[in-house]
Amino acid sequence: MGRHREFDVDTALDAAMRVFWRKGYEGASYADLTAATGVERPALYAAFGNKEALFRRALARYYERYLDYLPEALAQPTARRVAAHLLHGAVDLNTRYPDHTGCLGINGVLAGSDDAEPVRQALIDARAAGEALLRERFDRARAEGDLPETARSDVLAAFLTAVLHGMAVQAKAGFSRDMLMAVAEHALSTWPTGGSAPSDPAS
Amino acid sequence: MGRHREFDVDTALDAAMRVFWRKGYEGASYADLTAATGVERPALYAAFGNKEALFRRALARYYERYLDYLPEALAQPTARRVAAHLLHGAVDLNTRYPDHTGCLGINGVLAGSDDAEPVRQALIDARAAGEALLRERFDRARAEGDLPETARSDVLAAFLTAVLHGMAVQAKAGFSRDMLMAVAEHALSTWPTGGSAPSDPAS
DNA sequence: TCGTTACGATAACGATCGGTATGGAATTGG
DNA sequence: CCAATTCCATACCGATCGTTATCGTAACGA
Repeated sequence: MGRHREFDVDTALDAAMRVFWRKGYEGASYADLTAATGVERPALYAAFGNKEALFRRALARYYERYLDYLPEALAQPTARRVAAHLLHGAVDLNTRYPDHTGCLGINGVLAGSDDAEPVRQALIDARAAGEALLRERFDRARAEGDLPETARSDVLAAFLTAVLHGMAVQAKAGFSRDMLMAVAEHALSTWPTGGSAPSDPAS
Repeated sequence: MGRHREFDVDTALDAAMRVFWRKGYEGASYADLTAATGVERPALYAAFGNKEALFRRALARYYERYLDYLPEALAQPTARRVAAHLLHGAVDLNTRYPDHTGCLGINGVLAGSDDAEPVRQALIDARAAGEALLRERFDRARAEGDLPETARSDVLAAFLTAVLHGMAVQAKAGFSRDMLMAVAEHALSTWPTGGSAPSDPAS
């Protein structure tokens, strides 16, 4: 009894998910959502509840649809291959779609609405500037012999900032200082040695 | 001629910076800013311009005031000590103030307004759940001998997720796939070996 | 065919957003 | 002491936010 829904719920959810992926939670307005889904506002409310519920549904769908490499990775036979599968899967996902860079779970609150774009760009620029300083410093280090000739300073700088930003996210999630310090120590444990200067175990 | 300003601009800027640190750019409303600074809205506009200009000033102040370990690190004699100083400085900053966890530059757009808190918490929980899965997987790996007895599965899981999230941030900043892959490879280069199983160079 | 049901579309709700016009008070230079 | 100037405070601006009431109508079971 009663009329049936005209739009496909799954299709609409996919479209909504892509909006959240691109603009984040607060950055995605209902104007964006209705435009992307082709579904009017009250119909979205009827089908999904409020905005938060819609976002949670979209997040769940993201996990099962795009984070499928996570259970794949966990099924790998060795820990190293688990890590490798995870890292490569993340690289792939982060760069597969040119207009959905990064990961919904992070962009979800790292991205913002459209008119916050200049601010976001300023932050990105500041980041890039810091990373460039690091890269130049590592270039000098290689020239001075305390990095091996084969070391890639751009990779080292990118790796370091990746760990730094990952730690910042973790701190926001409530990680203890000890845990963060252990993460930092592990990151250091991979530091290349073998230049003309001896490896340096200090602090 | 004319009356002088009653409030101290630097003090107000510090207070505003702390608000942005906690709530992000869009999450910080003028209601928050006036409450924190004790300065009325028109006075903030007169002193700093609009919200974006105020944020940029706050960001600059954050760099010179709290990211002072960055030039310190760059002045270290070896690349490894540069990295160490940077990592430890970041750990310190991220955990020094209980109510300003993380880094302004990342929270700046990773945090949001107060009523987005449940969504943020859902994301944090999802992240923690994934990390717990990783930790359990590494526990099993140690039991099976493909991780050394001394390996700390919690640290490995935290390190991996830190790199993953750092890469996601970098992808949002426009990093190339090759660069991200190089970062991933470097992160893998530090993977502990020495369990009963041989090290596994695959994939 | 008829009554019921739930649809889709429009428009409006109160609240809050960033940003400003308006006065009255206060402090300055002359 | 006066006039000019700049302050602070209140109140309001239009726009947009998430959310919902209203309403005509299309699709169902009987």
